[in-house]
Amino acid sequence: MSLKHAIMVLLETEAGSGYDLLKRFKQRLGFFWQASHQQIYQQLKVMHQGGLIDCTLEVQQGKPDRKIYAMTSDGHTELLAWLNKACKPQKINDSLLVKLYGGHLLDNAVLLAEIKQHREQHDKALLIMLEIEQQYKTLDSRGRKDLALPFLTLRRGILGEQAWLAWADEVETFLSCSE
Amino acid sequence: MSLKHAIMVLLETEAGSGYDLLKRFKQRLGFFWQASHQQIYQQLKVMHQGGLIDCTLEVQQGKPDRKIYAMTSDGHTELLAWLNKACKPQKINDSLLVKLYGGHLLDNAVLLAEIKQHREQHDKALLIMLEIEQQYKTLDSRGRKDLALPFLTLRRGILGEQAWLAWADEVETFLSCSE
DNA sequence: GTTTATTATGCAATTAATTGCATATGGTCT
DNA sequence: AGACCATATGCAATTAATTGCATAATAAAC
Repeated sequence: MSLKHAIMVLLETEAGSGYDLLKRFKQRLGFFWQASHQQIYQQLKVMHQGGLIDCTLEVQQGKPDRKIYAMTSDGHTELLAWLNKACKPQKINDSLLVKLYGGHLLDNAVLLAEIKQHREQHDKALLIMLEIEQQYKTLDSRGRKDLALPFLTLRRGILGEQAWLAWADEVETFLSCSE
Repeated sequence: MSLKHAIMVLLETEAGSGYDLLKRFKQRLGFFWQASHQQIYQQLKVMHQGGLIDCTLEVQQGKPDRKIYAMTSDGHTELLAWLNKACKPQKINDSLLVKLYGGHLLDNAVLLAEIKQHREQHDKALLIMLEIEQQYKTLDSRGRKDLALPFLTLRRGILGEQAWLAWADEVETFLSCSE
């Protein structure tokens, strides 16, 4: 399980609450790692019990209190161990492709509609990533260097989405023509 | 959960045992759906209890007996319902990218080694898929038509792997140069 | 002759993820 | 005034997936 390690990668740079981490996931790892708030809060609890992170309560007026989590040296050690260990190839479970594989049981129109719906999502994701890429390119060389690795993960997203869209073109062409 | 539906897509075409399904997963859905033997056997049991499939025992001499599962009409109904319902966007959890994101904690050499290791897997997968693509192209028009949808899922795999490899080139160039 | 691979199945325990519910405040929108 | 969104947390139940173990035959390789 690497949710634990994904959380630590984020906490390494800066301490934060569960809610903070939820937002950072969306902003920074969201294109390649998805976690719900329940998962994050549960995992933080487990990690705190395991001594990988510690927790200080930040009292706020008006708003609910925040629990700020920060890495411990045990956590740091564990993170480095994980980083140095080879990780398994990504597990893929793509139900859209299962559906397409079994698409002979279905009208082409239904398949087409579903592909188009997914295309919207992929279009949107690509657009967001291209914008972030543009922002990156306006940084000075210091800023670009600091964010070089996150930028490479962004590139993975961009190339991946472009490939998805190119594939969708093929599928749509086929499904439309064989009507 | 769609393991259930992936199994039904395979059973729709032809009845088979758990072991058969395991092999079909590898051959046909393996590039976009991965399932272990434990998962499959458990799921078949649950589906049988739920009346989606039925089971007949095939006694064999020498070898262990086989349980042959086949779709019921309830199963067929359930499968069609699933196929007609929009599916959620694919969930991605790619620990390699988490690692790269946190790669500032690590030597470039370690990252490079890991990328190269993954590249081998992707190279291998692409090669296999390109071979299958070649075989497809030698089919007559009847055969090509029958396998058009599986072929499109194969195309997804090919385009996806090519994009991965193009990205790996970028990463390797960066990690090597910034050494 | 011994190891290894393939065929063929499964249980049990644990770990992880999902779904649904619950609370409480402050601000913006209509 | 009422609806909805963002902040900020969490429990409980269920469902799904992983890990480890277990059996047992045949056939091929070395």
